[in-house]
Amino acid sequence: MKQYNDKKSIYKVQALERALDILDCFSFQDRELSLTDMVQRTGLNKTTVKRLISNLTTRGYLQQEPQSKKYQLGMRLFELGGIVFSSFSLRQAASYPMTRLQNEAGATVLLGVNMEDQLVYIDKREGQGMIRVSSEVGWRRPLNYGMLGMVLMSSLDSQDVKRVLQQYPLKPYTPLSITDTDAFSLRLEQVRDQGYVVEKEEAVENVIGIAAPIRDYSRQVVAALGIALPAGLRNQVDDLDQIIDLVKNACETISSDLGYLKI
Amino acid sequence: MKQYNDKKSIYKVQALERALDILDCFSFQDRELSLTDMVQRTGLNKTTVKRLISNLTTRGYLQQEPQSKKYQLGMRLFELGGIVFSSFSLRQAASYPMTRLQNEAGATVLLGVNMEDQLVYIDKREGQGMIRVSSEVGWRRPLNYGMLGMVLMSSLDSQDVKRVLQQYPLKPYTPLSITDTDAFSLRLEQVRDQGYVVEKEEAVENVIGIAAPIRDYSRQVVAALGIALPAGLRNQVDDLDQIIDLVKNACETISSDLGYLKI
DNA sequence: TATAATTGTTTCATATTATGAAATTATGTT
DNA sequence: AACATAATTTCATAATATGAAACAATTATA
Repeated sequence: MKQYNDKKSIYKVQALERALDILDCFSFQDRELSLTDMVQRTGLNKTTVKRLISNLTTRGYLQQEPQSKKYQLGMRLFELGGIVFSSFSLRQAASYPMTRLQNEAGATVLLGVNMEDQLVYIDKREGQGMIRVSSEVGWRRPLNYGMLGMVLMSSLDSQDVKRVLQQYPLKPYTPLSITDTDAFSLRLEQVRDQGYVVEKEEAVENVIGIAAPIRDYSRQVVAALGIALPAGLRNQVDDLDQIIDLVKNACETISSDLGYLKI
Repeated sequence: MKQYNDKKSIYKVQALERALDILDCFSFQDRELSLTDMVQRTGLNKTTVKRLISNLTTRGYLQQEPQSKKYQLGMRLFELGGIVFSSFSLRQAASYPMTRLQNEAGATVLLGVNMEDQLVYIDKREGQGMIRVSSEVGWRRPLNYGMLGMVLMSSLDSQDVKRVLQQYPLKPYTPLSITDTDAFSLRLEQVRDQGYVVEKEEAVENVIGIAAPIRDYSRQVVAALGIALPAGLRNQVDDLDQIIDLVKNACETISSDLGYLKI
């Protein structure tokens, strides 16, 4: 059993520490434990263990096999673990496909996620002669901003969309920006249906954006990846459809790396 | 935020409930939260939240971004989530390959895992005219028993092997059973090297067993899958090597379904 | 650069809350 | 049926979580 005494902070909450000690009893080898198993392993009082595991069970951190009365780790831990997994693997999974996309399309590549109803840039690739994005990695924007915003919002249900638009009203970033709520919602529907977005000078003048969603094993949209092209000329690739395919392919590669299954 | 009040048990540990309330603040959308974020969302006192998250952080359930001082869910949740994932996905992932293996080889198929140093049968496929396994799903055996036991033990390190053999000494189940500890350890090494085991009447007379390990994304051996053939005649397939390939393929299919990457 | 405002950290007296011994009930074994 | 083992519940007590307030650090604003 692991020792955490080295890193100890001055703050201790006995009850919590003990609950975590109980969770620590479980492992790949020990997937099922009875009450007395846990009493023996932790050295705690029977009643204490019973009280803590009852609590952990009602909260989904443990679950009980009704027949054997034994306990195993619960679905809530799977859910929380999934969140951790998706965040630390996303950037890694996206790294190479982003660089490749930058080279193939010869344009700036952006990766963003939805954090607390805001668009947050996670990573980017920009090169000489390419469009410079005003936002640095880590910066936040309204969730309705630009190509990444539209992709991320297209996965929300209508009440969430409504809430976001109330908190961050649509702004005319450029003359071509959509500012009407209904029109915007219609656009989101379109994006959801076709699986990508082509945004022409709606966020930044003279810039066209093409973006698509990235999903993980849970099939949820966890990020949006897009590229920013100069509105006038095209760089290496002339056909817009070809670039759309490049973006979609990159997103599919990353998604499948995150455990997303196409069928 | 979810409500757990419906399922409430008479047992409550305030400190633990509050700590779990804090973890509940995090989601796919909200991956990074500051102390005050959590104070606002939970409605708890600042000091209380601070104390609880310090505790959760030292135990790896949260981690802090040093620059922003914001918190995110920690690696321990990923580990625990992985355990849950592996247990509820194993049986599902194994289901079809087991049925297929039963048909192709025309023999009884067994799936087992290591639980608390014991071999536990998770699932099986047996048909008419096939060998009947005396053990039902859920039954336990010493970890050194038969083909599945050997595969599972071959992934343990030498001190774990020693401990298991001390607790469950080798028994002469048949005249051909290995009862010498050193000979057994040598056998395990062999199994580990070749990636499968062929066991001839060592557990049950007139039964040959062929088994191989199943691994998951963490590369750990999480289960063993094997088939039991009559020692005398062979059914549909005559060549032993051919059956070995069938077993190995089934294990590889399941492993890759669990996220195991060959390279 | 000074000042205000926000956010994070620490202290400590107090009462709330977790605690565990023991009794009770349930379940499994001989 | 009698025994043994495991799970659940009760309750008086003391140990422990608590939160107000003071302090420190960081960030925003003038």
